[in-house]
Amino acid sequence: MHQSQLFTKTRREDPSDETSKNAKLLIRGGFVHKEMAGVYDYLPLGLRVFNKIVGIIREEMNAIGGQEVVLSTLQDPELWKKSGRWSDEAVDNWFKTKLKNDAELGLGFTHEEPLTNLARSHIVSYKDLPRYVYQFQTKFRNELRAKSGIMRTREFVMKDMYSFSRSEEEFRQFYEECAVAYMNIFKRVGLGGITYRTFASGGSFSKFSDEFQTVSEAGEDHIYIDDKKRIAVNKEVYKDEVLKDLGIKKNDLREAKAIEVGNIFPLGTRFSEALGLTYKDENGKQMPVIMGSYGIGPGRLMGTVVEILSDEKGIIWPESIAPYKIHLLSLGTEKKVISAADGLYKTLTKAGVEVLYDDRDLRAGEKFADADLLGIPYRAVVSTKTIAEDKIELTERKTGHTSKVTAKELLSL
RNA sequence: CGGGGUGUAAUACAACGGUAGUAUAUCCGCUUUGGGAGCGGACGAUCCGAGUUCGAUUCUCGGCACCCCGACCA
Repeated sequence: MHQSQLFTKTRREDPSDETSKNAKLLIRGGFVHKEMAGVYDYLPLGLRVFNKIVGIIREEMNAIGGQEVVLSTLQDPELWKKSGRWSDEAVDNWFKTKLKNDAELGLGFTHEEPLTNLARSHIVSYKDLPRYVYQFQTKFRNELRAKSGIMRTREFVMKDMYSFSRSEEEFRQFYEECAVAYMNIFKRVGLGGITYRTFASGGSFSKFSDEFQTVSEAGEDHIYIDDKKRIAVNKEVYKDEVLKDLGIKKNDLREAKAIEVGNIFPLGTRFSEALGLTYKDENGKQMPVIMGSYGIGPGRLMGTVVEILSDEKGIIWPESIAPYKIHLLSLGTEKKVISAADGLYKTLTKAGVEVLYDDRDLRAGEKFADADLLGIPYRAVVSTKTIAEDKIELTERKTGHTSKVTAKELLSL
């Protein structure tokens, strides 16, 4: 991509209406645009990051047997009445709308009801189980207060997976496999090591759930971490009997603020019974399906990465989710510099390397500042100096380490 | 939803009730060219609606929006 042709521009100053680091940096870099409180657009660079995160999640979900679907956003109230979740008293963050004939509709904030109902057409026998279905789908939640930039918004894409199993054991086995897959995801996007599986309340779903919490001062949750066991407990269930059940000692715990980057829930038969999702077992007996649900918000994950991986100059994307791998800068207006940079861009692009090429007619300082802000892992500089040596100047964003490399070495990064 | 704060140009900020100004960005010209250059010129704004006043960006009321703290958070 030629940066001179990029749809977005960077900004020098922080937006005045944002305090969170993720929103400041992402807006300054032109990754996202704020439409209104709690509603953000993803722009070309931001969408590339977002899609890479989605790609990683998709790979991990497919690897444990997930099958991808996309359900509708518009929701039929009848299904939600059956589970007792239609009323505003039961769920206070509904966005509701109406058809022309005044019939009410909901905008989905999650999809247990429609997917359970849908599964009734396809899961009827023990031979049809287990099944794992997931989607990347836009959710709407009428939060009383949106905050923390792109971390807590009223409209957001969620990867939500639902498991359908025959027995508690079969469910539990998948639940644990999914927990492992989740940890893989967090590791792959650069949050390994500081993300903990965290015991938490199950809300109105179940007795408990497991959250995945990334330690950060920007977090809204308080957790207690057992570093030896590499697990944590959410403050909301931090009680003596819970710790005892988990076999955790109070003195082994340290408190930390954390961002909830994922959550998995055992649903039991809460929805299968409410909506009539049953199967016939080997003996012809009608049984309720055992369910679970598993959520990750790719946008929140992106915001979390920015909170954790950035410095005073800008973002530091891990290579796995960076919008581009190499940021190629040409310095100066000399013809031989321009043609050398043009040639290098073509070579890299042809070899399949993702390159953002800063071909703009700007001074060096401005290009460097933008490169630091955008946070692409490798910065390759072509200038009069580098041409004289027949090398390219390569700087790693993460470490700031600079070296002189040949075009061939750049290709094999 | 309770409490507090703020709405001025694309962005960030000024302006005693009396000609809306500065910086950045953008455009033009000249000089400059490895860490956000200099000079000259240009474009461009008071959230909406009432009220008070000779006169309102400024004061009052209502609305809307945004931010912060709390509550809430499948």
